[in-house]
Formats: sequence, structure tokens, C-alpha cells
Amino acid sequence: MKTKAPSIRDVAAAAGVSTATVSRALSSPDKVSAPTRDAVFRAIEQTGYRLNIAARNLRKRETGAVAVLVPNLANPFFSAILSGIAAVMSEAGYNVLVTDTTPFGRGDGVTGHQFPAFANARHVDGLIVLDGLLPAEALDSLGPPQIRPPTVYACEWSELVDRPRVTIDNVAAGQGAVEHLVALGHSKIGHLCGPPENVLTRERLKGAQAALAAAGLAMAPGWVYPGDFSLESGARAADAWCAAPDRPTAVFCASDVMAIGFIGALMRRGVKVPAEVSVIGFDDLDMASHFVPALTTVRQPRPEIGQSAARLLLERMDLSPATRAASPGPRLVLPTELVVRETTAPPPVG
Amino acid sequence: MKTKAPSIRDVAAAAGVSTATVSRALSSPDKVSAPTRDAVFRAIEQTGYRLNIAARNLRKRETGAVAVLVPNLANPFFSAILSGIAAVMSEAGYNVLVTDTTPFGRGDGVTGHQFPAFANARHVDGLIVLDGLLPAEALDSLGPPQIRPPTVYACEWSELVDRPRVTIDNVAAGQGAVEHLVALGHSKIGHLCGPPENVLTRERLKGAQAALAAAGLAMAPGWVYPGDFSLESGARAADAWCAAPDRPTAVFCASDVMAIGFIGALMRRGVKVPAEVSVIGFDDLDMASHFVPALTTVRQPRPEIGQSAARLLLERMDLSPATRAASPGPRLVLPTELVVRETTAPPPVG
DNA sequence: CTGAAAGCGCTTACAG
DNA sequence: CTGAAAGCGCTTACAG
Repeated sequence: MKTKAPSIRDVAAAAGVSTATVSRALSSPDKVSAPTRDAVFRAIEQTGYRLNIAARNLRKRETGAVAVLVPNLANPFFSAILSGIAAVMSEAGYNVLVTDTTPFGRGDGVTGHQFPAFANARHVDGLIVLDGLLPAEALDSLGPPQIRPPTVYACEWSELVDRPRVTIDNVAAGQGAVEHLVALGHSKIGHLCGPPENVLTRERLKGAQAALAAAGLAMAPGWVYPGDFSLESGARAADAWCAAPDRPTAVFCASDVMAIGFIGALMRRGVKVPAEVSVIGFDDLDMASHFVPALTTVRQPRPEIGQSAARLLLERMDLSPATRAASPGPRLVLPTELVVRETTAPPPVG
Repeated sequence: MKTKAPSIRDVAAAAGVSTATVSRALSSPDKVSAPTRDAVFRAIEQTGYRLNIAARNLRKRETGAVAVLVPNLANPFFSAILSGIAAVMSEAGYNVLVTDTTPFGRGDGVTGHQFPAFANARHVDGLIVLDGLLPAEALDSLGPPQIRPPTVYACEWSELVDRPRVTIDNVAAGQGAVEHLVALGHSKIGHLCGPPENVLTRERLKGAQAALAAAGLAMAPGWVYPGDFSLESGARAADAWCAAPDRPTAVFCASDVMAIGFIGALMRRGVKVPAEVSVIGFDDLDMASHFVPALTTVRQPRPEIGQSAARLLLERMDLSPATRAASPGPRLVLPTELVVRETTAPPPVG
């Protein structure tokens, strides 16, 4: 017993009108007379009809969906961004398609099975890329500017690919973080870095160094701790800090997650924060203010980043392909804010 | 200058074959002779052709996508589940469509603009619902069992809707948590609840009470703190704890997030954990072990929950509608694990 | 192994 | 205001 979902033809038959009329009643009700419209809606009710999106999309040459390429879905930072995107996009009537790009084009290269989902991106009305490491070729393989879906970067970006984007000023934010440390009297300041290939890592480090240089200070090589935005890399940095003879009295961490891993491991070894080391994070995760000690950090406006990226994409989608190809599109820079809490203090005396 | 993406006809023309052959070369290469196949692939390369998914879907009466309905995308608990789902689903060649249901059918009722995206769920090959509060009518409005997309619940579920699901045993887990507290010698044990309408809340509380009853204990009304899985509700519970004359010496929190909010606010007021109060959480978030003191909690196998839910959905999708309608499908229960760390200890003496 | 043809469920000029 | 007809880009029996 093959059961088929009712189609527009069933509705038309039930209402005694043509399929064209049903379609119009649905998409432009004002082009249909009131009695006809009522009949159509009754028929829809009665048949249990639902519009088939795939058919509409095929016909209108649209997909009604945008894709979001996320480096790591399990990271709370990204889920907040995604949430802002989803809110604006579904308000605008679009579905949001999510792909986790972690295994894709990072480190060990493209893994086959992630590719199909991404290839579909060609058949999506737009693309928001949160992963600056996505290979440029992957994005270019979407076709020439007139054909490929409008794309915007958010948070991260690639210097090899020219697309509109919404980000924060990572250099300035990193600089501000270190200026705060300098103002507290620190002169031995270290940095716990993000993953080396990441743009954000370079920019935040650059900002830190600029602030140091402005104060006539510099970072000893041993004070630059490698990291990868994970809790564990924060904990490893604590090992390094403890092991070294010449230690920084303050460490600027490129993410809250790492700062939490760092502080946790430090405290567990009996090191006092901020009495012995000041620590400043980056992001201002929801939890940052609930820690003890509460984390001093740089706040990123996460919901706004997601929302702006979505709105920017919507704008780009409204442009004709030619106009779009002709203009690189804006680069929005959202403000950050230094949030001073309990993990930073003047350096220990002596 | 209207630029159109190349279609299968362009490829056929370039290769000097029919569209049927191109289609076959793509979907069942072994049904096409090697030379023809090569010619087709060359033509694909040369024209820059990409399969139009919407067209295939329309023709095959599939959509190639599954939808995931998430109560709150910004919550790190759910993003880990989502990540597990996305991994399995894209491996299987499906796109994952995400909808945040927060404003939808919770509290203030259905907000119009979230509905369209959800209505589309009818045109999705399957559905994973992480939101037990989604109104039963919403799910039923997807049509009779033969027509609506196969659906599975994960984590949460609704008692009004009979669908396969993958969950943990929340009663047993809650019971285990409180047994641990009892074993430590606590007799005044409180509970920080999840949102009142949520199934998880009821089950975890029930488990807690069962453990208490088994030990000949009971919870004073004042020891049951209202909560909603947020950090803030954890902090409010700390206020309540401090304000009351007769306090529990141990509190079982229905989520790690609340436990963190609770402990943070407690410590900030100078209350020692676990010396003055023991606290146990639920979930085992990545951060739980990095806190100081490290959080004792009940681990949920989050990646496995997501993966199992995805695999279960895939199985259901393979069934014929009739078979599916005839069988309610399994209820998988995944194991949890009590992780004892530093926030629980024997009650203070005196 | 390959092609001609029908059809998936819509939308939209074009007539009337 | 309404309908007949074409077509969006594929896939798949059905012949050959």
C-alpha cells in the first residue's frame, strides 16, 4: 500500500480549480478572488497538502537554504555564533545547514566523506564560513563569481580568499589585553597562543607584541606558549610555566577555554591566581564570570557576530551576480570590550 | 549577462551522449562502458558541471537532508550531541538541517517565524528531536505515520508522543548521584532542579528521591531549589542556600552548568566546597574536570548519544512506511557513569 | 551498453 | 481573475 503525500494536483482537483490557481493562492493570495481562495484553503485542509520545497526550489532556481561551515561544532564559542545566524536566517525564511569542517582540509587534508556535503554548498543560496583554514581551492571550486553562492566569512577568514566578512579587530583586542597587564605594572608578560595556522593566532599575538613594544617591553621566547584553543593545551602551558626558571608574571591567553585549562592546572599545583600570575582570557564565555576567580577577558559580541554575518549574507544574496562579482563587499568590524574581573592584579613584589 | 550553471544536458552535449548516460555515469558507473564513462567525466570537468540536488531529490522523492530540532543551540551540552549527529549523518551522505526551537512552543507559545522552517520538516528524510517540549501537535501535524518523516527523540522526549528514542536512564543516574552522597554520610541532601516542565527534571528528581527513600531519608521542601539549567539559576540557588537556616549539606544539581553557577556563587560568598557543602553535577562537560575544585558529576556519553540517534534514524529511514507505522521502534538507553572528583566529601562534623 | 521519453511537483509568463 | 502549457534538472523503467 503505497501512500503518497498529496500534491498540488490533488488540491486543485478537490477545489475544482487549476494547479496554477492553487499555486497563486499560496504565493500571492491577493491575485486570487476571495471565494476561490477559500475553496483552495479548504481543499488544502481537507487533503492535508504540504508544499514540496524541492519542487519549488527546482522551479525557482533557489534552494531556500544557507550553509554554515563550522570548524568545530562542539566548541561553545561557535555554537553561540551559530545560534545568532540561525535566528536571523529562519526569521528570513531560510533553512540553515550545518557542516562541521574539522576533518576537512585541516592537517591531514581533505577526507573524502566530508566532501559531498560541502559540494552541495553549490546548491545552497549562500554560505557562511567560520573556518579560515578551509582551503581556498574548496571555495573557488564552487565556480566563478557569477555562479557560486554568495559567501561571507565570520570570526575567521582566509587571506587567500577575498570575501566580505564580519570579525572583530583581533590586533586591537590583543593589544588592549596586554595594555591592561602593562598598566597593572607587569613587565614580564607571556602569551598562550591559538593554533599556529590560524589567522586569529597571528593577529592576537601581533596585538600583544605591539602593546609590549609601545611600553618598551618584549616577550622572552620561553614565554610564548603553544596552544590550540583546547583545555588541554591550557593545562600543558601551566606545566611549562611551572617548569621554567624565568617566568612571566602575567599571561594573555588567546581563548577563555585555554585560560580555564591554564588556571585550573596552575591552581591545582598550588599556584595562586592572580597573586603569583595574572591571567587574561579571550571571548568572555558565559561561564567566565562564574569562575572563582572570575576571569578577566576580552568580550566578543558573539550573538551580534552571528546576526551581522547572517544579515550581510542576506544583503549579498539580494545583489545580482554581476554586481556581486564587481564589489568585494564590506568588512565589518565589531567592537570588543575588556572585562576586568578577578584574574588580573599587579605583579607580585620582589 | 545571465550566467547559468551547466546542467546535465550541457555535459551530455559536450560528451556526445544522452543525459541518461551522464546520469548513469554519475550514479552507477559500472553500468556504463569505460570509454563512455571517461568521456562523460572529461565533459563534466570541462563544463564545470555540478549535480543539482534539488532536481535529484524531486525526482527520487527524497530530500537528502535530516532536520535536528535543538532546544537551545547556545548550550554546550547540545552542541556536542549535534556534533555526533552531524558526523554520522554526513558520513551517510545526508545534510543536517538545524533549527533552534527555543522560541517555538515554549512558554509564550508558537512564534510565527519559527514555524516555516519546521514545517519544512515534512520535506526532510528524517527528524531528530532533542526538545521534549515541542508540542505533540507540531509533530503530529507532519501527517499520518505513512507520510511523515521518520522521527527519533534523543536526550529528551515527550510522553505524549510515541517515537523511538535514545536517552540515558535519568532515574538511575539521579539515584546513583544521591547514593554517592548518602554513602559519604550525608543525610540532609538537596536538589537543584531543571525547568519544571522538562521530563529530565522529573526523572532526575525521582531518582534522587528513590535513593533517599532507600536510605530512610527525605528531602525537606526548602532543599528543593528551582532551576532552569542556566548558570544564573545556579547562582540563585546559592542565595537561597545561604539565606535558609536549615541547609542541606549536599546538593545534587541537575546539570553541570547549574552546578558551576551554584559553586561559583557559593565560593564567592566564602562558603567552602566541599567542606561546607558537597555538590554533584550532571553531564560532565569538558570543563568539569578543569575547575577548581574539579566537579563530581554524572557523565553522559554525549558523542555516543548523538551518533546512536543518527544511526537509529538511518535504520528507521530504511524501513518501509508500513513497517515503520507498525513498530514503535526501540528505546535505547545508554550508560552513564558517576565521576567522583573534588566537590563531594563527607558532611562537616557537628 | 545506450537512448527516447515520461514524470517528480511546482511556478510563471502568456492568453483569455 | 483563471487556465493551459512549458519547463526547472534530474532519474528510471522500457526498448533496442
